[in-house]
Amino acid sequence: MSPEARDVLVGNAAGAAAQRANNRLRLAVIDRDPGFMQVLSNRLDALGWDLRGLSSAVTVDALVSMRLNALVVDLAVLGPGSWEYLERVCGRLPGLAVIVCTGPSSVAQRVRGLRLGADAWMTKPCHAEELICVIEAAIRRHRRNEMPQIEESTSVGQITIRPDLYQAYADGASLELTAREFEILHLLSQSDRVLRREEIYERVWGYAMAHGDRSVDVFVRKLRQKLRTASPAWSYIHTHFGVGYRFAPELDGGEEPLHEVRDVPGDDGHEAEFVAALVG
Amino acid sequence: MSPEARDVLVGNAAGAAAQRANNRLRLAVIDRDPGFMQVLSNRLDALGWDLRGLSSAVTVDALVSMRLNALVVDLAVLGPGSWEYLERVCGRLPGLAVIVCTGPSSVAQRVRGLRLGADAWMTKPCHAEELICVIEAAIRRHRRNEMPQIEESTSVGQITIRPDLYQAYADGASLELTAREFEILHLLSQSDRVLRREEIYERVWGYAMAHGDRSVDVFVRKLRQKLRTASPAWSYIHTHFGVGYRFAPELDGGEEPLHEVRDVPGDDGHEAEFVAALVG
DNA sequence: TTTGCATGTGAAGATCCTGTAACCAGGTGC
DNA sequence: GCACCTGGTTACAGGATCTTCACATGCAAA
Repeated sequence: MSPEARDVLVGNAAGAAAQRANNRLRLAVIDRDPGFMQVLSNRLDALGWDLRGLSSAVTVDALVSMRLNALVVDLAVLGPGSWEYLERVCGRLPGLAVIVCTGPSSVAQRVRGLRLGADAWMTKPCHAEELICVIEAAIRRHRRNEMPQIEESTSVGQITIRPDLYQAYADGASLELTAREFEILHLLSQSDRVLRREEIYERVWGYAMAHGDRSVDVFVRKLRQKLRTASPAWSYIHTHFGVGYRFAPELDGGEEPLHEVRDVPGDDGHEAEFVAALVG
Repeated sequence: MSPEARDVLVGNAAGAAAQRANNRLRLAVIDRDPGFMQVLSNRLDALGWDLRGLSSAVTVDALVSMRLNALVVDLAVLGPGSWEYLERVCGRLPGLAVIVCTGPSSVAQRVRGLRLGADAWMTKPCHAEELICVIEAAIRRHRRNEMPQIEESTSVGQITIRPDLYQAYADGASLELTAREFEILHLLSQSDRVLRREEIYERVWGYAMAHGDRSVDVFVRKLRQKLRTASPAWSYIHTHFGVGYRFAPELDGGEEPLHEVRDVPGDDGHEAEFVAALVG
């Protein structure tokens, strides 16, 4: 691996790419112009954003519960009390990117809006692409300063995955995963579906997998080994022959929760033998 | 070293922290319009900002050494290569607020500028007050996040960190940390998670880390040395191979006390019993 | 069942990462 | 000028990790 590629891995791919994949950007727009919303919606769909259209102001608490990355608002829709609303929203949600996108305005109005906490002011009519860029720029800045990314620890089966520590634990004991092992486990654990090797490789390594590369298999083996040691009664990573791997904590021998029954029976049989050996 | 001498040193040497200390926003403007600069200068003087006027592009390194909070640039002054310059600046100084303030432009140009990393785009002629608001909006989060770092002294393990004195102590005795050393220790001590080298560098030095730069490692070594001397029974900075460093005071030899593993032992314990019953 | 792939496994060598120390440059005080 | 300090760079060694390869095993189609 080239030094550059390695750098990309550590610097961006592992964190950013994987997260972006699962964490779509969430945006709400308070506006009543159907044409404007339509254009915006089309464009954002293509980008994979999660757009929420609102035809009038909602409570700050409602905004909080939407867990937005950004809010676009037309002050005209808010009517009187719009300044107070803006101030309340910006004050209450310092991590939210707020963009005012409204009709013609005076310098004084724009200054007021920005001083109240808005991140940008766009004047309608405006090009959707430009608005999106402005939103992106605002989010970018927020993200940058809001270090604590959404790195919540999650528990699946018997193990706990802690992105903040780059490590997984079972019963309080570290699995002693290496950085790459952890990245793969983390990626797998964030998705229910089967992931193709190429997909795993590309997301973790940051570039395309060479034909015939077995690295993913080898890492899955190491992961399984450490998982089995730490949590012997469970199986976590399942092979889908000819496809790839799927993460799902399952209690061996026990009736696994009814997922898609396209499971490979081999694994179950094998593990059943393992348990049987224990019992006998 | 006397407190006075230390203050002087800090004023000279440090990056972000020093800016916080004297609480003065530093702004550079690359523009050739004397009237524009005059108006801006008057207004910013009143606000107590530190304005630096530049009549042409300067090297990125020069910008780095200015320790800026924000940069306003007229693309017309840069001429050909302005896009590349913009990209270079934004890439190298992710913490810098970059505002393009230039004459009439197309949507495509504005989109391009914002995509390259600019935080905002103002079209000349514009009102100085509005421009200042836009700059403030771009800087806002950065500052707001750094301000509340109230200079509270904290004690971890056997050492006490005193941001107000730019020094750490063990058992009343100073560790004799240099400014950089202290900043790194301070940063690390404020976070429980693993910090990547790039992250540490960016937050302490104020700009992006060059590939292959080992400065962080070297400073960590110096820190460890001083920490070991002052508090031999503890280890504070832990290496996460392939990732970065994590701060956590731990007593050597003894099991470290705090591992807030947010497991849900209830279910796990139950399942374990279930299996045990099977096996037994 | 046999055959052709796909996947699991183990180990060795290549590669990368980190700790360490020595070194240089710029600044400061004497 | 000179000595000293601090920040930053570089080279090297040892260890940790990753990749690769050969071979064993498992799966599915014929």
